[in-house]
Amino acid sequence: MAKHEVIAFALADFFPYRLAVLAEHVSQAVAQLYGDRFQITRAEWRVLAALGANNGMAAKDIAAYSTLDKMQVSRAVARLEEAGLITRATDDADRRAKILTLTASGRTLFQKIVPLAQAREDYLLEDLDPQERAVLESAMEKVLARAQGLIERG
Amino acid sequence: MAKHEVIAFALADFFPYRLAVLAEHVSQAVAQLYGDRFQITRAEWRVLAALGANNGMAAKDIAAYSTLDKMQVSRAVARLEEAGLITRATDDADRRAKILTLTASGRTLFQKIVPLAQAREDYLLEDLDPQERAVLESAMEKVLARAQGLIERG
DNA sequence: TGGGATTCGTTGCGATCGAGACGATTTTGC
DNA sequence: GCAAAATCGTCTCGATCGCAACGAATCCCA
Repeated sequence: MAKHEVIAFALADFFPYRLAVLAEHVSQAVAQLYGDRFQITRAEWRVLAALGANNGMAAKDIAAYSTLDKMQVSRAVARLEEAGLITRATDDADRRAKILTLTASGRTLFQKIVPLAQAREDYLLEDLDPQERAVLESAMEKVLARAQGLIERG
Repeated sequence: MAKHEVIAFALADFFPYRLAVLAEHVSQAVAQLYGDRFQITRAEWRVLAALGANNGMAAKDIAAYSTLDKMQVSRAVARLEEAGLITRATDDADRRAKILTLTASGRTLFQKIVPLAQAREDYLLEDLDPQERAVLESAMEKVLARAQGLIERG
């Protein structure tokens, strides 16, 4: 029986939807820091973070480090250079590549943002005890691995 | 001492970054279903899901239900109507509003997508045991509440 | 009841974005 | 060595997006 079951589907209970909404809100909450106060975009923030951790990377390494594609990196880099926060120099070892380096003011900006970002991260996670954080972290890794598998296999 | 501490900041350990990457990949994995096979965007899928759960909603209620803003709904609705999947009718009780209804083929499409989406959701979560799922769910709610608070308060 | 404020949904415009083509360079394979 | 293929980063072009303004309808309240 029940040949024509009513399909029950609640968007509010659908994990991918909930995850997208959560990520969007968290992203917006963090973007207030660097967006409202320093007029930089999310991609630019990621490039700053990449160079802050490892100054002198090539654009393609920044893309890998930051999960941005080469186009996003290229455009973010153009804006950051325009703003005087980074400099671009041709790599002598591979003259297709451009080595990117934080300027003094780029480094200063990065060092201003980092503690704010970390404070916001701490605040967001404040309701979770260590065990919950550990489960959340491992769950995110597991789901990510599955999602990547799906994307690769089509 | 340590007046000039070296700032250590790893993007890969930054929760908002990891969440954004995860959500992006999960979203892409699910969008393969309705995107590649039925040429539907994420906003359009959400509108379908809203009407699938509650046919005959006004556009503004769809926005609330689906966490889309009115413009995204308006544009998604225009495309879905163009594709013959929904119809638009002025609400007699409030002639500013438009009542949106799935057509037969809209409902058919929705009923085709739902099991595929649920299967993909199940697959994504397959590595998590019930306890992990419960912690993940509650953690997502707690973090979302904090993020919304930050956004409201600026 | 009437006039200003608000809400609903759409649209115009400028900014932004992604896919693909491109020049320049390097790597690969024979 | 050298031609073909691959890689790096940029650019172009059409599509998409968000902001703000808008017309129409309704609500508010004096």
